[in-house]
Amino acid sequence: MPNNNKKTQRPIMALLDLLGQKWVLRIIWELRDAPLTFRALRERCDQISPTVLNQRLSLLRDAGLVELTDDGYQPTRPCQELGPILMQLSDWSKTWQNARKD
Amino acid sequence: MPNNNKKTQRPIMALLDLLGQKWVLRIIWELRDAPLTFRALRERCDQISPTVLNQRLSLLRDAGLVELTDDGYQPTRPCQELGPILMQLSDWSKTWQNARKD
DNA sequence: CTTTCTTGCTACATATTGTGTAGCGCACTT
DNA sequence: AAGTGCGCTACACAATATGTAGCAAGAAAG
Repeated sequence: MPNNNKKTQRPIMALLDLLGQKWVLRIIWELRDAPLTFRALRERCDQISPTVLNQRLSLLRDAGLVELTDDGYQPTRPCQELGPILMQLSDWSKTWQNARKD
Repeated sequence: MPNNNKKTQRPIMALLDLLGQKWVLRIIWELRDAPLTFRALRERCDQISPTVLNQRLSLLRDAGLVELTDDGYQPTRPCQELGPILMQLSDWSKTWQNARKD
């Protein structure tokens, strides 16, 4: 799903490529609070197929955003810094949805 | 590509669904500075196929995030508020990529 | 009026990606 | 030895994206 463009070299492009893949944002979001096992994570993500879940987790691990510990999958330190940004997205989404209703 | 879950009702889920689709984040990103015509936008997005581009633009228009004006496609007011958040993402991505090199 | 641009966008065959179900191999517990 | 939960794989099927060609409409120029 990622495109293999020259621009992908640029950090923001690499990030947009990564986050733009189906389920990636959702997975990061679901891991925001507590570590989750593979199976628990599946349930949180509407029973996403294990094939894709594993594919995405591999990507995220390679990207250094997620790691598998004894407690389950959890975001790494850098990924946790992404948290506040996602919360802003969440806040923004609320006003966006309200505006939509008009 | 969006999942049709009950949770999708929640604003953040709707947003993650939307942004998690291929090209959506990229399109918003490319429109951040100036309006772009359909064709110009295509070029910026690595010659994305017009089929998908149109599909995504329709989604974004329905979502009230993008509109087509005489100057081309451009983000709506609410979408512009998304800009700063994306810039934070961009900043974060730089330190992330630096950390990755170790 | 007609030719020539450029616009947004569609058609469609092909390739890529995701889905859903079943189940394997491993480490524990009982 | 039998059961449980784990991460994860296999694979047939369905959904989605790609890439190329080109249409219809509008503006500009001859």
